[in-house]
Formats: sequence, structure tokens, C-alpha cells
Amino acid sequence: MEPKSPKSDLPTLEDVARAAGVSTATVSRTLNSPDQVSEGTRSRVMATVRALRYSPNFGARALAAKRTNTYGAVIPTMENAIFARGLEAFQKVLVANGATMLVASSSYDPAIEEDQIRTMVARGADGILLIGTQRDPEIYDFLKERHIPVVIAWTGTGVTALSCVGFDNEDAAGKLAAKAIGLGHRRIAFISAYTRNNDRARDRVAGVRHALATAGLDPCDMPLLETKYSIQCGRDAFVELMHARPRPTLVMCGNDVLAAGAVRAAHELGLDVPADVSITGFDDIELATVISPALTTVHVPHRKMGGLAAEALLAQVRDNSAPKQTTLETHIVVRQSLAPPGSRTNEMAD
Amino acid sequence: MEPKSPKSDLPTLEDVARAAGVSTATVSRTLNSPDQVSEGTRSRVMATVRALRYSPNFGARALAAKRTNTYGAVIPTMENAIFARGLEAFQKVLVANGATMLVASSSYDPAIEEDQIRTMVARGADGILLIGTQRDPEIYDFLKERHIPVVIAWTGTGVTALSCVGFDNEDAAGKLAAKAIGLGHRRIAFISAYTRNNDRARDRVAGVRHALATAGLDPCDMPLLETKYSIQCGRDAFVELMHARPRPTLVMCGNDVLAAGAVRAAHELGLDVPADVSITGFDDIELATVISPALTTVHVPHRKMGGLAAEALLAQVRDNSAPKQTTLETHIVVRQSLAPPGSRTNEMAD
DNA sequence: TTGCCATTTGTAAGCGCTTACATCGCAAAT
DNA sequence: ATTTGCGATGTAAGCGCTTACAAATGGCAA
Repeated sequence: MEPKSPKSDLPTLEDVARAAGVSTATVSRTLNSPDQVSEGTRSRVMATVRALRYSPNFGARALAAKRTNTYGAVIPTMENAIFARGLEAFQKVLVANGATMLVASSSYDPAIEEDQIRTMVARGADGILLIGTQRDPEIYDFLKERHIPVVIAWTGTGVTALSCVGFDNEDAAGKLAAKAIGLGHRRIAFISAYTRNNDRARDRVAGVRHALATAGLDPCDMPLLETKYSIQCGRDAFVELMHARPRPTLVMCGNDVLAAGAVRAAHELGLDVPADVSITGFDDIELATVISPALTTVHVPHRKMGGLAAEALLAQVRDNSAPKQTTLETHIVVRQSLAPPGSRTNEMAD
Repeated sequence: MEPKSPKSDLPTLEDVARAAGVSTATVSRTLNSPDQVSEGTRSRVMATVRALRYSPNFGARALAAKRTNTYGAVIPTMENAIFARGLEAFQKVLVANGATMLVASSSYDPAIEEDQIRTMVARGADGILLIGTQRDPEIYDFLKERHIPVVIAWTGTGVTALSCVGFDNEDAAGKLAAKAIGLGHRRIAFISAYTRNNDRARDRVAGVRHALATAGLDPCDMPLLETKYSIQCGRDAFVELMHARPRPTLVMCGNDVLAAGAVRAAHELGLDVPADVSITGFDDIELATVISPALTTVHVPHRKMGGLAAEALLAQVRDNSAPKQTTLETHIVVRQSLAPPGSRTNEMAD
């Protein structure tokens, strides 16, 4: 009897093999492809595995199999309900398929994002979830060179070589604007998240501009304020926009959080929503339903997007299938914050 | 046959060593403990690393070093702003220290949580973040046996052998209740998250009961409804509680989300908050500030908690330091939803 | 000069697992 | 009876890295 490793380490594949009276290959096979092992051997090995409370060593497995069963998600921030929702769904699907999720947030900073992506790859992620398409081409090359499957979420436009699960931000925003224009709004202002590194935000603005143009209005007349993602910022932006004379009859917001801030600001200014000014959001998170008036907004299927993204990624990795583009439908949710422009709009000034 | 193994042609440590004219050990050392290598060699090796765009293989490194630099977080759900906040902070500190975060959510299900914990360990997590203390002792044994450092967040009571970064849920809820009682409230009802597997929720209820008793009231008289974590559920619970006669003058809620639902229900019932009925929350998430009336609630330093949790874990792993218990302070945030019981409380019945 | 020590670098033994390939039985086919 | 084929199992070669230990080098006190 050879003495084993001096310290009481965890049982290894070899320990199991010895105890079960088979080779390590057989143990490995019963764990990874049970159908290649005969019924009898399989149950004997499994019993031993349980008896020894064996659990495969992650590093060794990753090294030998060149697979970690781990997927990375790089998102702007978890503190944004839309990403939290999507991530939760992404993670659920991963777990249901025996995989695990790595998460990193970039705070909307391209440099940090790039760093995080490289870290994910270095950590052996088998695939990566990214938000939006806009980023340095170099990082795409890096990913391609490393053969790391990628799925882009939150946008569906302009993606060809990669998988994506998104929706048409421009079209959705355009439709909401068109609806508002149909209600009689002509003086429309927009509060957007910073568009510099955010293709979704940019697309939404573009959609509204396009709707304006289609209705014969000049898109350049639309006051546009860009700001950070927070209720307070939405509030401040709204106050500033309300200084214009004549005032806008509608303030569209790039997301529900900014819209919530706008609604609050309106209250503070003594303006009634929607009688004095209409406000719209985008995303349809719970927040949109609890404020008063509740927000008319665009519903985005965040959970579905996250879930499908995981499936797309898994398919690429496990079945080595080709990238696939999926576009999801959005729809306008009509609540109380949008109404035809009211009569009090100008009289109440000052 | 050509093995289509994806990441096959990446440079290895050995490639770098050869190109730099040194041994693999030297390259490894330059990467992991640069101060053990002479200036000249170090720069030469680093240059080669950059030239070859070398990146260490994660599996090999984990196997040889028995470390992954990866930490797991097992939380109830990311769709809850309080956990999202905490996680974001946790992750940031990890990244700042060169580590990566694995995330799994349990949906408040102990069986799933246990599974996720085991998965994290199997995935080679160097440490794990857990929410609350209540779970099968067996899983704690498992963690101890595997020598996996753990940090418990969200509660600070009753933890001794493990690190924790939390606050006193019972005390905080008790103080808020005491304040309400001081304002004159006697008929207090409570809407709680399910307490069965949630020690935080249970502690909050206990705190209120304790305050009641201290004020000479019978804690058993307090109507208590347990429900799921959602605005809608808070709404339904509130409606049900309002059927009582005489009606409660204050409905305390175990968290802000339930409170937001309660406020909405009050509006629907034509009740003014706080004139007809007061409502309080717990957590102080943004939601508390955007609804009207804004919620009087307990502020919990979620981000700080997440950040400190990461530091506690890192300290245990890197410095092999002993578990440490940290208790954070909470404080009551006074807004508009709590006021002395009003005169209309009973008259409006019927 | 010699000896000793500190510093720098090299050698090589694993770490625990997967998997290509070899082997072995045994039933079906010839 | 011999051959063939195939499923089940074993053998052993790595996978790419870390690190204990050995070796080489050079400075300096004796």
C-alpha cells in the first residue's frame, strides 16, 4: 500500500477509480457521457462518487477539456432594473443548462468594458454576453481571434457576423413619437441618456427625429438634453427644458428612470401631467406603474431577451451552430402620462 | 482528423519562455511575483508577453495554483434593487483587486440556494457571498470542510464563526415602530415578505412586535400579512388589511416595494396617505422617493455592505485572516408617508 | 583567496482531468 | 470453427501552469 497524499485533500478521480475498481477513464466517462458506460459499471461508479463525496476539480477539468462551462456577461450596470432583469433571465437559462455566469459591469465606460471583456476571456469564459454593438473593432477582432462566441443584446440593428437578440430601438421610439404627433403634439422635447457610447440611446433619438420629419416637422427644432441615468438627472433636465417659451407640450424620455424624474419635476413646478405637459418613458419597468400619473412607455421584453441570449450562446458553443440574429417585438403601453396637448400649456407660464 | 478545438493556437508560457530566452519558471515569476525577477529580465519577458499577446490559460493556472481568483455571490434575485446595488458594489471591489465574480440567484428557494452554493464551490470559487444566515447546517459543514471562506451579508445577528457584514434588522424596524408609536399610532398592521426562509424579514417583524410590547401594547394584536416581493402583492395585502374595523392607522411594510404597492392601493381606495393612513417602508431604494407621498423608511447602506463584504472575503482568502463581524448603522429617513394618526381615519369607513 | 550568503534563474515534478488509441470479450456472420 | 464488428474498458499522453529545489552568479567579509 502506497501512502497517499500527505494531507487530507479532496478525493480525486483516481481515488474514485481505485475505490470502484475501474480506470480513471471509466469514471470520467460515467460522469461526462454516461451512455458510453454499461449500466452496471455506471451505478457502481456513481455509488462510489457519492460515497466519497467526490466533486471534479474545476481547474483540471478546464485544462483538459478546454471548456469551463462558464459564460460571461458584461453589462453597463446591475443597478439598472432593465439589465438586472435581463441578467436574471440569462442566468436562469444558463443554470438550467448546467452552466455558470460571470458578471462584470462597465459603468458605461468603453475602456472598462474592454478590460472586462478581456478579463472574461482570460477567465476562460466559453461565451460572452454584450450589450449594444458599439465598441472598438479591435475588441471584436480579439474575440474572433480567440474564437469566443458572443451574443449582443438590446439592439437588433447592424449586427451580422455575431449572434444578437434585440429589438429595434429606433423603430420603437419612432412609433411612440408618431403616436404623440397623432395626438396633436408639435413641440416635443427629448431627454436622453448620453448617446456618445450608447447606440441604444442614439437610436431612440433618431427614431423620434425620423417621426418628426415624417410628420413634416423639423427634427432640428427638437430640444434635446443628454444626461446621466438617474431620477435626479431626469428631474434637472426637465426643469431646464421647461424654461423654453413656448414650452414643449411633450417631453419624451429615453428611459423610464429619466421619465420618473421628469414627472417629479413637473409636480414640483406645479405642472399637471398630462394636462399641462405630457411625458413618455421607454422600457416599461415597474417604476413606470407606481408613479402618478403612470407612464405611457415602450414595453421591452427584457427577460425574454436575456433568456434567448443565453440560449443563443449555448447553441453556438455546444452545437457549434452559426450566429443567429433575433429581433423581438416591442409595443407601446398606454397609461396616463401622455394625452393630447392641453389648453393650459401656455396660460400658466410665469 | 483536425481537432477543431477552438482556443488551440494560443501562445503558451513555454512559447514566451522560448522567445524571451528564459525558462518557463522565470516567465511565471515575472507574471506572478515580479519582484523576484531582475529588472532586465522582467522587461524583456514583459515585452515578449506583449509581442505574443500572451494570456495565461485559466484552467492550467487554477490547477497548478489551486486558486481561481473568482468569488461567488449567491443571492435571492438580481431583480431586487437592494441586491443589485449590493452586488454591483461587491463586484467593483473584486475587480479593483483583480478578481472576478460569479453570480447565481436562488429565487428565495433554500434547495436552489444550496445547489448554487455547491455549484460555486465546484466552479472553484475562492470565497462566497451569502445573504442572511438561515440555511441547512449541512451546507455550512460542507463549506467548512472545503475550507471555503464565506461572508454573510444583510444581517449581523447571530453570526460568530463566519465573516459577516450586516445590520440589525430587528433593531432598525423596532426603532421605526417606536417612532410611529410616539406619534400616536396604536393600531399598526404589518405587511411582510414571507418569513419562512427569510431571517431578515422575520427580524423586522420581531422588531416591531418588540416595540409594541415595550409601549405596553399587545404584539399579538398586530395584523400581519406575509406575501411575495412585488408591488402588486403589497397592493393586495394592503387592501385586505383595510377591511378591518377599526382600520389600522399605520401599515408598516417589510420593504419599500411592498410599501409602494400599499401606497398605490391606498390611492385606489380613495384614502389619503398619511392623513387617512400612514405607511412605512424599509430599505430606502429610489422607489421610495418617486412615489407620492414619498416613503418614510429605514435607510440601509446596501452599497457599503456589498463593498465591505468583498473586502472581508478578500482579506480572508489573501491574508488568511480570521472571520470578522461588521455591523453597519441604519437610520430612519423621514419623508411624507408617516404622520400622526389623522382625524378622518374612522369617519370615512363605509 | 576562500567561504558564505543573497539573489537570480533553471529543472522538472506534479496539479487532476479528458480522450485518442489499444485491448478485450463476445455475439453475429461466414 | 474462424472471422468480423462493436460495445465496454484500460492505458497513458498530454493540457499549461506553479513551485520546491537545485544551480549558478556575484558581492563581500574573513
